[in-house]
Amino acid sequence: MQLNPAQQQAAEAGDGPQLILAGAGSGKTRTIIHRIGHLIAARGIAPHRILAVTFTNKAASELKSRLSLLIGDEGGGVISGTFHALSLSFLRRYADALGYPKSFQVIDADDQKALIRRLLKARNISNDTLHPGYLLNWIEHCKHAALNPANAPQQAWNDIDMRELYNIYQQELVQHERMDFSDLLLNTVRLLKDFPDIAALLRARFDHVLVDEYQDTNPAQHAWLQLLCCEHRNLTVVGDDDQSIYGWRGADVRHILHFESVWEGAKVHRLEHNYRSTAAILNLANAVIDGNPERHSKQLRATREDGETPFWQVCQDEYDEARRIAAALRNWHQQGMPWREMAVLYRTSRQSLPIEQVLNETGLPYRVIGGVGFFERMEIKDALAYWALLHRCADALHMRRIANKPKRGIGAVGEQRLMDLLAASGMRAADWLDTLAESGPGPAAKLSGLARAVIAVRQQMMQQPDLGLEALLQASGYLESLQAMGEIEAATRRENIQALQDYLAIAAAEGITPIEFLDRAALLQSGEQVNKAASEDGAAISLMSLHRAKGLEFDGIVLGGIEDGLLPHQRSLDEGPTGLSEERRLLYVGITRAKDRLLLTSARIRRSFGDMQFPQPSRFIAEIPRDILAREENTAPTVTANADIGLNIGSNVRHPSFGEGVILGVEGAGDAVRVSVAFRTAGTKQLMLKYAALEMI
DNA sequence: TTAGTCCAATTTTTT
DNA sequence: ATTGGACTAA
Repeated sequence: MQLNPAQQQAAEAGDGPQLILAGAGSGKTRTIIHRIGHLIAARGIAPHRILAVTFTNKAASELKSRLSLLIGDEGGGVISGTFHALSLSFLRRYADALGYPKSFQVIDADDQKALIRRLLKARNISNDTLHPGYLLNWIEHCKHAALNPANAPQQAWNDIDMRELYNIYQQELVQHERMDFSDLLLNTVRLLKDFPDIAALLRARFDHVLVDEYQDTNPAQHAWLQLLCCEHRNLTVVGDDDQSIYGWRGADVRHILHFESVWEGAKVHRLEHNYRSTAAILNLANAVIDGNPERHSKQLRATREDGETPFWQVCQDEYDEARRIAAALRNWHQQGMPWREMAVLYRTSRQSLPIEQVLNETGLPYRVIGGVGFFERMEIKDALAYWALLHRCADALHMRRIANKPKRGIGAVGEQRLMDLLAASGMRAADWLDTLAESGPGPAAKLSGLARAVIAVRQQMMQQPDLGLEALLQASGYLESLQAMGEIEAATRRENIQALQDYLAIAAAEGITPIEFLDRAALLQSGEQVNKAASEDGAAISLMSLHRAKGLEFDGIVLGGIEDGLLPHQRSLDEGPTGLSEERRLLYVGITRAKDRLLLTSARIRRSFGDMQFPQPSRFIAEIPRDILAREENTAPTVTANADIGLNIGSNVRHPSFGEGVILGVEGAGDAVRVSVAFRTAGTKQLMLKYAALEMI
């Protein structure tokens, strides 16, 4: 397929800043790839002098492979990655200028939270006085806005100076030789800003910079680009303000809205033809996004035939919803749609549970994308800490993690003492451990067994390098300690560790250094798991969050949980109109993933934290004209005996003594009509309709 | 210090 | 419902 005139114009545009406003399904990725191809083939620019910034690591590798298809192996030479991955590679080279050792490591969300918690505890600040999550949120908020402790806004909470805590958090990170995700960006910005010679080197490294998903950049990333491209000004950004869904991560749509004023002389290209979805699906998408004020003026035009009208189905509860979703997917499959071309998208990851259960029962192949990632698993983090120790790249946090795993008689007190001793020694954690083989001060003596095991295994590794981790986990007693969790649990965890060993062996064969492997583990987005029913060729239905679905497309899409409180999410509703707009964009992103068929579902009852909720259909549904979205609201016949009230299954009712609830079922006729009602607080009751003074609400 | 018991918080989305 | 953290006894 050739590029259309607008795509071609964008792909072959000359030097200088370029803004490509690309609606959903308008061939944005194709256009970027063709532009890079054009730069290499027609303009003679060396691939390694082109930098392509993508939103995920997966998108980066896909970009390279698609480019290779277009222009041959040369395409693989283009430098591409996420802002974070690219920053990390720059910092690996220059971090010493900022006072970090070059072997610094990245801290993940879990360890970050643990650090904050310890920090608050050490200052006797209780969870109730200042919630760790609140502090972390605030710090991240500052970092997204590129504010360091010195220029962060003055903020007090219960008389606690948050800036002070931010400062301490930052100091502790530096002390632990760790950077958090935001630090990767901010420290790169510091390199570019405060170190002219390093900045000059970085700036001279690339002739062209291209950025995908530009609508989701935050101020730190914005500064990063400005400082990197200010000399050659060959910056091409691609995005769609209607698909900005990362405001909570500091993304600011204004970066794309105001691109032309920041980059003087920028050329604007608009891709407004949608090649992906049927006109019926696009109509729905346009109707939804129309509800948002303040949009870049842009029209998305359909190029495909009408197709099947999208359908909205109201279900009983989340299990009924899951069954109906499974039925729809099976139906699509029977009509010839491959499993791999279907996806179920949801707002929150917990929504996947009932769907997974039902898909398992019905034997449909699926895979969950996201969720608890491979490298976030406890046993994987433990094993990696042991492995880091083995390869002498372990730091204090690694040592702390495994000091008492398995139990070596080191408790909270001993652990802290250990950290103090390590700090006082002035040595790196792995080297310090070597000195403990015979004896050590205080609780450090309890690590002598571990130290000897490490030394012994390192000897062994001279012969069989791949077996090191296994041997150490065995010798240290870690594997045995897993047994305490029960047979099945322990077996899964051992399997995961085996998978890690396989990864490590592959990485070693590729010549990847231990630090590079740890970097990869830190930045790689959560791995995906395929369930057993998935066919050998990996054909499976994809389950993922709406956020993860950005940039993807499928023949058939199911959007689950289209309810107030879920989409729009309650937390966003609390934020006000900005939050609501972002939720609407999220729905828009979900709808525009679909090529041919689209099903939306809501449940009337949803269980969470053990109790029941009775959500209303999403307010976005009401904004949609009836002819654009087919719907089936009344899944049960109206109760004739009470026609004037019009009670349906799923109706919300109020009872004078039981309070609010929802109707689960209706039986009988005339005066003998019985209804079963699930009350919010009083549980499920069977009531004679004639006597129960039920009131619709 | 651990082990055992109980209670609370958790869940919006991700690099 | 599950899970990590706090509290208590030994």
